[in-house]
Amino acid sequence: MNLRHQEILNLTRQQGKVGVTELALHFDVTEQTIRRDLNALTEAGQLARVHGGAIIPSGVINLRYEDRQALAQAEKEAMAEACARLIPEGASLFMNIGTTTETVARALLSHRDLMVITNNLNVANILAENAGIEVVVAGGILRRSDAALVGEVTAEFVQRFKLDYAVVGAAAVDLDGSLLDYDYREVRVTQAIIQNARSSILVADTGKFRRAAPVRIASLAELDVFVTDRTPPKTIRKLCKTAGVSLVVTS
Amino acid sequence: MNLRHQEILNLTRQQGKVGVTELALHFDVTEQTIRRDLNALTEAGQLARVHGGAIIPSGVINLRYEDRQALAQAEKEAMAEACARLIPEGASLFMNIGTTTETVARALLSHRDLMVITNNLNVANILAENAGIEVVVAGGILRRSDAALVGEVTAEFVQRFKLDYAVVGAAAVDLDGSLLDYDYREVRVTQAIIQNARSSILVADTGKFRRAAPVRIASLAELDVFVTDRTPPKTIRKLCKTAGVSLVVTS
DNA sequence: CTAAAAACGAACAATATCGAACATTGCCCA
DNA sequence: TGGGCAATGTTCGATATTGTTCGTTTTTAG
Repeated sequence: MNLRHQEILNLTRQQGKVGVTELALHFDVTEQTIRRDLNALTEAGQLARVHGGAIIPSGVINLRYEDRQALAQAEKEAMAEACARLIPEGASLFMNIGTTTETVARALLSHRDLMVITNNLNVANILAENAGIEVVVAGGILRRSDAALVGEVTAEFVQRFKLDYAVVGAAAVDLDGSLLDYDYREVRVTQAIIQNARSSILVADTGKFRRAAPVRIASLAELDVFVTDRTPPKTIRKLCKTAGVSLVVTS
Repeated sequence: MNLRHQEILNLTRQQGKVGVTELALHFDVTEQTIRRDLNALTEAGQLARVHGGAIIPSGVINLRYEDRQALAQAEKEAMAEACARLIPEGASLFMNIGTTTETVARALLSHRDLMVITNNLNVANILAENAGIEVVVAGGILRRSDAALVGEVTAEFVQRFKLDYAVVGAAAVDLDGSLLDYDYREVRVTQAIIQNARSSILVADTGKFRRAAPVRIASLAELDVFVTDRTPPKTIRKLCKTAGVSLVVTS
C-alpha cells in the first residue's frame, strides 16, 4: 500500500477510468511510478489495467462498499430522517444490510431507549455511540465486502425475537417489486427479519430500480412501508396500492 | 495518548491520508517523532501505516475502545505466537473476549483455512484481513467497553457448534484457578465455548493473577492448555498438574 | 499494411524514508 | 537540588521508493 493508492482508487471510482499521464501530472511523479502503482493495485484485484491507464474491475460481484457509500448521500439522508420519524422512542427493531440502513442508523442516534438487533456490523458500530440504545448483534458468517453477517444461523438467531419494526435495505429492487441481493445467504435473514417484525420498512433510493442483483430476498408486497427519495415507477406504485404498502417519498 | 495523536487522526480523516514530512512541519517536530506517533496509532489500530505517511485503516469494523493496556506487549506477542503454534492449519476454533485473545488473532493471520467463531468483534475485525479464514460472529448483546458480544443468546449460539479448539482469555485469574470477568453475561458464553471445544487453551499473562474481577466464569481445571509468559504461582502449577492441564511458559 | 507515436516493463542509479540506538531536554517529585 | 522518567531530537546504516534510460510492444494515423 502506498499514499497514492487510496486516492487513485477514489479517482477511478469517480470517473470510471484513469490515465497514466493524467495521474502522473496529478501526483507530480513520473509515469513509471504511476504504472507501478496501477500494477500493484491490479495485482491486489482492486483495478483492471488497460493500455494507458486503468478502470474499475468488471465482474459479478457487488460494487465495493466504499463506492456505494458515496452514492446519493443527500437523498439517503433525507430518506433516513423520514424513516427515523416513523420509529417511536422506546421501540425495538431489526436493521439489516445496506449502506442506506447505515444512514438510518445514524439518524436514529438521537432516539432513546431503543433495542436494535442487526446483522450489519457497521450499524452496530454506529449505534454503539448512543448508550441509550441496546445493540444486539445477530450472529453469523462474516461477509467481508460490507461487514454483514449472513447465513442460516443468522436467520435462526433472528427468529428468536419478535420486534416492533424492521428497517430493511436491499442491493437492488426489481420493477416487479422483488428485493434483490448478491448473496443467497442473505435471503433467509431478511425473510426472517420481515416475518418477525410487526411492521416492516423498506428504505431504498430510486437508483436501486436501475440496478440488478441475482438473488431474490423478498417482495415489496410483504412489507408495510416503503421509504424512497423520488416517486417510483408506475408498476411499483401500483404494487404498493394493491398490497397495502404505504409509500413515503421524501423529495 | 499524546496531544498530537487526536489531531493527526482528525487530519487523516479529513484528507484520507497524511505524510510524515507534512505532519512534521505542521507540528514543528522532527519526522522521527511523527513516525513514532504514526506507529503508535497504527499499533492501536487507528491508522494504517504506509511508506511516507499513513492512511485510514481499511478494516470493515472499527469499534472504538478504551485505551488498551499496552503493558507487556512483547510478552503478549510471545504468548500469542506460542498459542498460534498449537493450532494447526485447517482447524476450527472459538475465540472469546480479552485483548490477549486479540493478539492471538493477529498471530493467527498467517494461518490458512481456519474457521473461527468469536464473540469478540475486535477479533473478527483482525481476522477479516485474511480471506483464508472463515469468520463467524456469535450473536449477542453488544458490550461497549470491549466490543464483546455477551448474554444467554450468545451461549446458545455457541452451542450449535463443536470445534477443535477454544482460545480463551479472561479479565483476571484467581490463585485458586478461577477465570474471572466483570460481566455475568460472559459466564455462560465462555462455559459454552469450553464445553464445545475438543481442546481449550487459556492465554493469560501472569499480570492477570494480580488483578481481580467479580464474576467467576470457569475454572482453569476445565481447560487443556495454559499459555502464559512467566512461571505462574505455585498453587496454579499444582492445579495444572493435578487437573492435567499442560503449561506453556514463553519466556 | 506500414510507420510513427505512445505506452510499456526491466534494470539500475538516485533519492527518500525507515527504525534502532543513543543523546538531550523538560518535567515531576522526593 | 537533583535524580528519574518520558518525550523528543540526532545520527546513521538499512530498506523502499522513485527517476532515468532504453529496448520492446501496442496503438494510432495515414
